[in-house]
Amino acid sequence: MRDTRAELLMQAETLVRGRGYAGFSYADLAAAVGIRKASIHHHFPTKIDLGAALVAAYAARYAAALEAIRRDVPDGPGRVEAYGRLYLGGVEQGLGCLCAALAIEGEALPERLRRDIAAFFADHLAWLEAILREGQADGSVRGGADPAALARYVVATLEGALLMERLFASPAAFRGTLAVLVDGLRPQ
Amino acid sequence: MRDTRAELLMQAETLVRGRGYAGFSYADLAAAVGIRKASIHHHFPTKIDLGAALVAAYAARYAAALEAIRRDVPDGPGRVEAYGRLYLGGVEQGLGCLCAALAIEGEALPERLRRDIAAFFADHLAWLEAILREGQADGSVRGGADPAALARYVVATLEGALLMERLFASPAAFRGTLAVLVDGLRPQ
DNA sequence: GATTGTCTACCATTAAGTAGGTAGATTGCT
DNA sequence: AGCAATCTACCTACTTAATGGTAGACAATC
Repeated sequence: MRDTRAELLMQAETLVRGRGYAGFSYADLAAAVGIRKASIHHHFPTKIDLGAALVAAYAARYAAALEAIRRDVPDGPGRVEAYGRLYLGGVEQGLGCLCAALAIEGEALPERLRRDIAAFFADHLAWLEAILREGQADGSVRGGADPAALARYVVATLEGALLMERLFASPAAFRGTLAVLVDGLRPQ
Repeated sequence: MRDTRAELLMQAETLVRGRGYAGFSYADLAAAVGIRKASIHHHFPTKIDLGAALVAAYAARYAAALEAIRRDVPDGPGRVEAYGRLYLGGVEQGLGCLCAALAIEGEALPERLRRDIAAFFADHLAWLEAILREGQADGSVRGGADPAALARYVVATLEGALLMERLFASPAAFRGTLAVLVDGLRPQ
């Protein structure tokens, strides 16, 4: 027995991250999974339901990764670097961030999805703020700067680097930007 | 006589930056301009033609702004800050970057548009690299770092900040990220 | 008189979503 | 254990609306 729902989520994520939310259709997804278009509606009645499930699964994966980083990496810069490497996979596979793909649609995006991706970013910001605050406390991160502002700056840099370096298909350049970012966080 | 072509470009830019390239249609544009759908095809035979014209106009506006900044602002950090303020308008108006909106579509984007937006980013990177190199030479920018890598990092940070802070409708947060970015470029 | 800009009216294709049905597994009841 | 009811997951066939794009007519203008 193959888990069709999981397969749908996986292929849909690849499609959205590769071409945007408005840029893929149930027909595309049906072809990718090898199922009929109508059968998708059995699992995800509307495209909005599918989008929301996509964001939920994506956010859950990230949440687990963030927890693992906090557990396994001791210092602030090391944690931010590990966080940045989560984005690197996207550059290597030619896939953007799911939530960036949705965020681009802006006003056209169903309210529910807009809320969900805002929560996604808010979660990352809260995690980073805590990480940076801890780093400042233990001296691994340069003091003086507001951790909340620093967190926004970190997410922005990585989201932007993923967006641009995917276009240029340049993981090396992404690594370079990550290095500049992390170096700037260390105490001088 | 109203310049319909210019009006089409203006409204189309707002639509693409607000909802993405796949997220707007000729019907939307026709309604926005107050013209019939078929008339748009007279000015821009295909959607790709329109997209290319959009990128060309957008790139030309940026090119003029970059030249003005180089002329009017003397030091490296000041120039980068002025560059960053070009993005701020987008956050304030709730509009993303045109080229980011196109870049998200990735593999689904017509090859021609992909080339055009790659050139857009390459132009900015070259300008910034020169600006940063000059800044290092005159001592206004911290030395040691590779200007090309630094340029990629600057564009990434601003593109990412525009993407995220538009979602949060927070020009203040964008300003905060810009401040962190520019401060990090100054010599310690 | 040719070109420019707009129109109405259309086309083929694709979009998301629905209706209704079928085969097979699971469940509850006697 | 036997059996009917239900549920799950899929199907074909369809609807309605929207998509990008075309054909050809009509005025105004150069």
